[in-house]
Amino acid sequence: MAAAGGQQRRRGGRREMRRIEDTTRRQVTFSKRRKGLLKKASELSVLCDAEVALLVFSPRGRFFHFASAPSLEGTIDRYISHTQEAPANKKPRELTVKNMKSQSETLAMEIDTVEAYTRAKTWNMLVARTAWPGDADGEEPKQHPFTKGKQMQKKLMDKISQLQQQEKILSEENALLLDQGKVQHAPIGAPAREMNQNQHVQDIDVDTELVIGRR
Amino acid sequence: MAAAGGQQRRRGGRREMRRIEDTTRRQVTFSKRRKGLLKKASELSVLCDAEVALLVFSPRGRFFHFASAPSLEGTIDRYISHTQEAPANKKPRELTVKNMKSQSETLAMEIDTVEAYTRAKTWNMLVARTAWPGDADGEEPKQHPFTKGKQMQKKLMDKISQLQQQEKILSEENALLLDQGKVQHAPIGAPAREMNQNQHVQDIDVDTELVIGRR
DNA sequence: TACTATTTATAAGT
DNA sequence: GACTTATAAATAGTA
Repeated sequence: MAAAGGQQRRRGGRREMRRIEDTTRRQVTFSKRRKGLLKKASELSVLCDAEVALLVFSPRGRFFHFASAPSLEGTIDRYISHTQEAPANKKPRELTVKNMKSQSETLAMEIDTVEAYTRAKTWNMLVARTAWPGDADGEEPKQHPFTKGKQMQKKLMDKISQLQQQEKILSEENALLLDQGKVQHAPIGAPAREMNQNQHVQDIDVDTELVIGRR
Repeated sequence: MAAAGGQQRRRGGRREMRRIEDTTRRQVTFSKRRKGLLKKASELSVLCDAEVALLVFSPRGRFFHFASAPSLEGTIDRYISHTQEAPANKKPRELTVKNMKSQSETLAMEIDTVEAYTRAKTWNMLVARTAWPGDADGEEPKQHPFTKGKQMQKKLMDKISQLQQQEKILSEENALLLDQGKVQHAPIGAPAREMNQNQHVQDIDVDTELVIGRR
């Protein structure tokens, strides 16, 4: 707790568990910590006779790894095998499937929202250029100039719905199969990263367009 | 301190990089170091925005893991995809139900993004065309902070086609399950993270377009 | 599990 | 990157 004076160079460890914004510093840190992590992983495997596999993808997509076993895939395969022989007791799976359903529903709702919102807003904007949207957005035009948009969104929605549908079915089938299986999970918690995707971009041009699909 | 004569107990870290023979000590060390390693892995992923997956099997076969991505499978799949890029003849590995779920989460988030995007664009268009009461100058109309451009569109597209692929693979795995019989779901709940951007899909079914604004 | 002496890891600076 | 330095962490042996 020293170094309260203005801005003291905090060397050594003082770390905030938060994404390092400065690119250069982040890269340097990544390099150092990656090295350290790989070393630690190696030490654990040697000292404790454990099988360790570590996979790391840099933000740019570069891949690094460590594996105490002869091959990384070996450990991965062991993991896969391991997960396929869990003792049947609880029903976290049930929760998962339920969760999935809920997700699909939520997604469907969101898609609906997008579709409705876009249609309304877009039409509003075009019809009442000087009026503030959201006010008297009354009528639904029988035929507005953005048919393409509507079609696209419908297609998109349908496609996603379809995928979600199949996903649900498949998942439930798997779940059924799992009823005879065992379940278990590791005692660690996910890092729970905060959503930091609100990067404010300033370059916008009025004449915008949103195109989904290829032509 | 007075220190113990010639041979001082090396508390702290003096480690010999070889297997600890004493069972008790080895287990204690394993527990401590495993914890530390998982923490380090988490820190690396957070601080440096990296995707990290760690698999550990104790000598007795107990499994522990960490994954910065929504699911361990997700990162494993990414690794598999990564390794398959160069040698283009390995058969597509099996993706899991768990990963499927994470994909859904991501997709849901993307949809949400579309909604925000659309709103932002609409807002911008309107503001640009409309005199704002308190905007005497009106030279610099406010812009919605969220505007991403076309990248998002591509992401969405990629996501959909990716979902299609996974769906296919899921089907296969499902069939596989019918023979083997068991799988396991891992604890989830980590907020969706930035999506993997190493997918490279080719053809998509959604060939429509959505145009907002003028073209 | 908690404590504590040491060793490591590592953020900045060079 | 590699080396240096100061400081925070990790952790081996104990209690």
